Amino acid sequence: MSQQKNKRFTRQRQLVYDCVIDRKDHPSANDVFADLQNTGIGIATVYRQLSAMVDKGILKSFEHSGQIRYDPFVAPHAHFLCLICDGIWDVDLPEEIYLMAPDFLNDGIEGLELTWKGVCESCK
Amino acid sequence: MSQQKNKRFTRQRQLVYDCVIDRKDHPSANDVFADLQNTGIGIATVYRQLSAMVDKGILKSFEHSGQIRYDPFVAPHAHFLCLICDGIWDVDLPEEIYLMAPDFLNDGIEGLELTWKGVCESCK
DNA sequence: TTCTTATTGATAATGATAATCATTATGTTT
DNA sequence: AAACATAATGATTATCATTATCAATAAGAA
Repeated sequence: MSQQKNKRFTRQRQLVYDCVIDRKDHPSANDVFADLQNTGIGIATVYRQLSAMVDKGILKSFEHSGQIRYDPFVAPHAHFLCLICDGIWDVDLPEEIYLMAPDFLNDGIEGLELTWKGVCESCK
Repeated sequence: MSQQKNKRFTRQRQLVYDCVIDRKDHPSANDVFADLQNTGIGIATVYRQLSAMVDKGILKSFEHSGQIRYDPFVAPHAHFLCLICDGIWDVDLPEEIYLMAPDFLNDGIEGLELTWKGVCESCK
């Protein structure tokens, strides 16, 4: 490795982390950047810190509508996507689901991604 | 609507459709375009036809690694993603999974997306 | 306080996809 | 079969999210 990373604690890292923790809606990099406008943080730093936190396992990420969303809830869980408002919420991932893994994958499963789709309460 | 769409059958639509059907690896628009180089089709037409087919329900699509992949298998099913080679395969979606939908979503589920992650046979 | 260098911020580059628009060609009507 | 109306194409540009570059800054050690 030519250069070590994440060795120094910076104001910007704190800002990005606090923002993702405070929000409950799985923000994108741009969402975080928008929230931190008044701090003078650069958009590149937001991207850098977010992907560094994913690398470290502090955040999880997933893709939706052409952008990466970040989730501070790193324990295994599922998502619910509202097809009307495009909102995404955390929902439980039943333990039994692992029993449903296809037989030929028995010793090859390292994780899964489950997203329920429908219309949320407030959109109904 | 200012203009109707998909009213005329064209050589290009046939080419794009055949390509996606023939491949078993959930190609991206660029994958399809690469396969059809010798036909003189334009990249814009590939994108247009693929998204038109998704609108019509002829294809399904999902995102992976920053690009949209297209799947001619439109019946409900799950995917398996190999974390090493990045390959994606179709796998069964057990009927019982619908029983696992969170209670508060009981009457709001219109679909789901399930992707198992692990290491495929040939990468092990 | 000085020093080393990881991190930042501004910006350019990249890559995927969507939009534009003049030209082409499909399907219909004569 | 020829003419016609217009949907579809292909070349290109635009857009949007993300990554790379690099000089300037600042964190943490000496």
